[in-house]
Amino acid sequence: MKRLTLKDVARMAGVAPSTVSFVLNGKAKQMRIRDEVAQKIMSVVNQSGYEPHRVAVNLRTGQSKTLGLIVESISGSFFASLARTIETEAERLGYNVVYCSTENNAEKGGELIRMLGRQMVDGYLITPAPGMENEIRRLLQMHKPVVLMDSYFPGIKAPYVLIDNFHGVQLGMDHLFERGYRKIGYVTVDVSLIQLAERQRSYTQALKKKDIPFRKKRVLELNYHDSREQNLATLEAFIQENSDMDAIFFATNYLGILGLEAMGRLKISMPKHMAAICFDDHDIFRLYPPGITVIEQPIEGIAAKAISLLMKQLDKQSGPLRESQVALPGRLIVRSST
Amino acid sequence: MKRLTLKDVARMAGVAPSTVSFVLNGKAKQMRIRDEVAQKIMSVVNQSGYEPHRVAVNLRTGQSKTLGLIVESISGSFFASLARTIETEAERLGYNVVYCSTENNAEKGGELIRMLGRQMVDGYLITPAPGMENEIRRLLQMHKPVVLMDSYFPGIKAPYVLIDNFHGVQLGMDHLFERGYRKIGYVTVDVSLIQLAERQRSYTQALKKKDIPFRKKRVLELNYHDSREQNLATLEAFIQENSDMDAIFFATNYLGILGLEAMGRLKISMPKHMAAICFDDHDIFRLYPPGITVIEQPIEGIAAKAISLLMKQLDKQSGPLRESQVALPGRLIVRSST
DNA sequence: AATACTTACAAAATCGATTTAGCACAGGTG
DNA sequence: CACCTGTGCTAAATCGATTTTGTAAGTATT
Repeated sequence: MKRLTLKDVARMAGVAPSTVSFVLNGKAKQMRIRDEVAQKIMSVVNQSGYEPHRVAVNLRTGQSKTLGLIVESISGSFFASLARTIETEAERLGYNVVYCSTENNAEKGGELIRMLGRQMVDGYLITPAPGMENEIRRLLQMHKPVVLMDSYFPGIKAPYVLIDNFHGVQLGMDHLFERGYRKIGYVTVDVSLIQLAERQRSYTQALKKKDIPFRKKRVLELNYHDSREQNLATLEAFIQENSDMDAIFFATNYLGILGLEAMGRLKISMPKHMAAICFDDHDIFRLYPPGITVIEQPIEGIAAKAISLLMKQLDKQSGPLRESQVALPGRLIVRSST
Repeated sequence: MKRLTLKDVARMAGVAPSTVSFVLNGKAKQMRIRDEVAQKIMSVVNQSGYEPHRVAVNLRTGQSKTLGLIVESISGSFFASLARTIETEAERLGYNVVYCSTENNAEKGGELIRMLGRQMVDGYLITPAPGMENEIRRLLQMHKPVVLMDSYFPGIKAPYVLIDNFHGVQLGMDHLFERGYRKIGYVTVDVSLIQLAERQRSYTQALKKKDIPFRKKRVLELNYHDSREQNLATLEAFIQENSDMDAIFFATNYLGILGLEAMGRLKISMPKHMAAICFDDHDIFRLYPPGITVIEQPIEGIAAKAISLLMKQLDKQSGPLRESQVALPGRLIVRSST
């Protein structure tokens, strides 16, 4: 009950192993194999149920047919949707996916990339976190196919796919304006991610567009390294000090969830006392009464586009492609918090 | 800038490739390599930063050093915690993990297992779903190392690790009794999973223990194949028909979340009008006011134990081990819904 | 002194594929 | 008839490791 090998198939078909290989890899024409022989081989293959040994193929060709997906946290909802789409897309194209999470740990990020390198993945899909710059640069230098998602590093010329952060915040702000909110606060976090900067820029811009003066007091930048409890306290204080605010814009879903908890504790009911809107959807925002209005990321679109960019790099190493930067529009989901 | 191979190292150290291999694989003593030579080789290896080509090793030894983790849904919170622990544990032992989700699709489950087989994973960690019986039997017949998690099939002798479902429900019921609840409803779903049967048995048993008559009307079995909306409606009807109930026990966190929504719609406030308790924790239960009391699964424990059982099978194929069945105790987390 | 047995490595086979080079035969050309 | 050109396949090299077998030199045994 051993595994069937190419050799076995060749023997059964009465030809040489190389011939079988040619036929199976679609090089029958090129190698001038007679149709008769090719058909004979195919029938033997089908009847015996032979399948090539992936490891052997990998060793010989140097192609593992595996992609590495590196995300911040494997338990995040962003990852969940991303992984699903990427996996099905990859499978369709004959690739497997290996997931890795950095767990918000820059060191581990580098280690992971190296680990995947040892594993010989053919390409990388990465949601970059601060501290991974050098590793990503190294990959590019080695001409490894890479696509960044969700974020990018301004100094590094790698292809990336993300939501149009500026546009997304504009959508949200316009919605708030439309509903009559004017005293809009903004809660963000002090991580140096380009998308956070972009979102904040968009917030300021939106105010300016409406001739509403920007007030520093209305913006809270939480400290990433502080504990959850600490941040919750800071957030509560911020809300109390800005008791005249009529709406808060949360820059990430983590912040939004924190916001729900803070407002819950302060017995502030949405949208009566204060409206809330959050960038990036989450299960909780759908379920938590009264339902939180959000800007939803086009995660499936991001995943699909990222895969397609990666495949373009894998097909032919000729294409430099270093300049493919894509921003997809987000979607406003109006719930009852605004 | 090509990859360093064993041959290169051998040349640099002035020995044969086989000698290097022996030293690197700890067979220096056995093969009577002089300490001098071994040290020389080690120093060359360290200085050159040589690392064996995993694919080549895999081909030669037949060990991929990869485990397959098959779960129902990659986006579930159960999976999230599971994956984290399993991945770190596996890494510590020099193994990689490939994740796959069946997405509640029996067909896909079988396909996945076959796919992993082609990939040549060394062992399988599976959260079994109905319909996967045959595939799992096949794996056992092929003497592939397998460990089931979270559930199992009564007819199949495979090692498994799960929460002690009976004990878990008892914990919850005892807690409800202690708080004075007596008219306790039970909501479950009609999937033929052993753990659901076990939980329901425990519910009935708990009532009997307290001499509370079992009332069929108090138990709702939702239809798995019905739509979410449909189930929500059924659940609402159930709650209204049992308006004298003082508490509801939800058998899974999916049901619990549905329950939150139903009670929200009916404007039933917890725990004033009705208490709620749920088997299996979820982020939402922590955040949703007033916080839902749950029985938490010892997910990390399950993962760790599962890995260790799998490793035992991988170490020596001699141990049959088919009878290792482990049930770990759950933990009651009291929040304000009871 | 011939034989056997260790020691300490080297050589070669092997895993299962892909790919390059080669080879026998048929037909066409000068 | 020698020479070239296609055909249609096979033989052998290759990927990078592991593992079995081989072997030269030194020591012990009879």
